[in-house]
Amino acid sequence: MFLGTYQNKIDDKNRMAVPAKFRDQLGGKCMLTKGFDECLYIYTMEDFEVMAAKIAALPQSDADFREFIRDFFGNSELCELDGQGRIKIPQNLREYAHITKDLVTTGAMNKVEIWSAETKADFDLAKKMKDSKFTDKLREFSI
Amino acid sequence: MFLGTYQNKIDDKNRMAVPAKFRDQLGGKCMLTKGFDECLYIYTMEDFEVMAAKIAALPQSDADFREFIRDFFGNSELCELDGQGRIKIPQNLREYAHITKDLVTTGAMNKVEIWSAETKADFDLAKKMKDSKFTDKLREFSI
DNA sequence: TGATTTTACCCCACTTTTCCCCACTTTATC
DNA sequence: GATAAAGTGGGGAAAAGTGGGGTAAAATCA
Repeated sequence: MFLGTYQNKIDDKNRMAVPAKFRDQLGGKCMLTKGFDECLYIYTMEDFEVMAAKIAALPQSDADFREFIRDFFGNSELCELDGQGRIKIPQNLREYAHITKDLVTTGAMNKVEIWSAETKADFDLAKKMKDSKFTDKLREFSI
Repeated sequence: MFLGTYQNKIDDKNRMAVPAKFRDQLGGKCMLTKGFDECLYIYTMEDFEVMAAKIAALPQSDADFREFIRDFFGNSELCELDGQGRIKIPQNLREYAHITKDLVTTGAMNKVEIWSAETKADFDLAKKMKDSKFTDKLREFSI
């Protein structure tokens, strides 16, 4: 299980150090994909396989599914960690997540989320907590 | 599995460099076909055989199927990669996909899609308009 | 058929990018 | 404070991408 939040930087060669706590679970390589909310996800190979298998079974004759398949696989990358535990983040994914310099990496159960620090700040939970409607929503789930 | 998105150019001799990540899976040659959505597909020889068998098995009594079969095989080409890992894209397929200079090559599971950069940009823009529909779909498959 | 033009393709050369490796800095641990 | 682990930066070799020349094959036309 991936837990905790870390501050990172991406360097001029577009490399990001995967927090050491996450490395053992990934075993030297991982799948980097486009996530919701303009962040990126890191999945273990196993979890990615599960999703990929489901998606690959969709009919190509459906235009919406074609678009979806293209978007999903076109924005997924197999990343091998280098000697220093870093992965390279490709251009298309950097652009999607507005990644330039400062990052926030956060464990989210079965995946790791990678955020641009600025984007994360905008989405910050504290901001949403100010909205009383959100706590109302949580109350429905007894949280 | 074909993954990721790459920027390419087609040169004056109508050659396109196949992204290095895709070359091993293709093994020196590939099938280039007309795809849906005004892009081209690259299949491995094996996957093309599967696709071709399915299409050839469509009932010839149906005029729509006859036309589809004609269109599919008439716009398929066996391409051998040259010493630099490039393939030549024939005129009929260039025209279909509006290919002039800049390309986007994207992995889509069992095939590679080749897009004119302009066409892809238009397509992506159109997709943003109906994005909510798309993200709903993503939600069904994400874990 | 033979001459001329066009196209294909093999090969070489140059530029850009990638990635492996080493070294230094910072943070954590005892 | 000492030691180890994690994070960061960068050099340099190798690979990938790009352009183009030259020759052979194919197509076109007289």
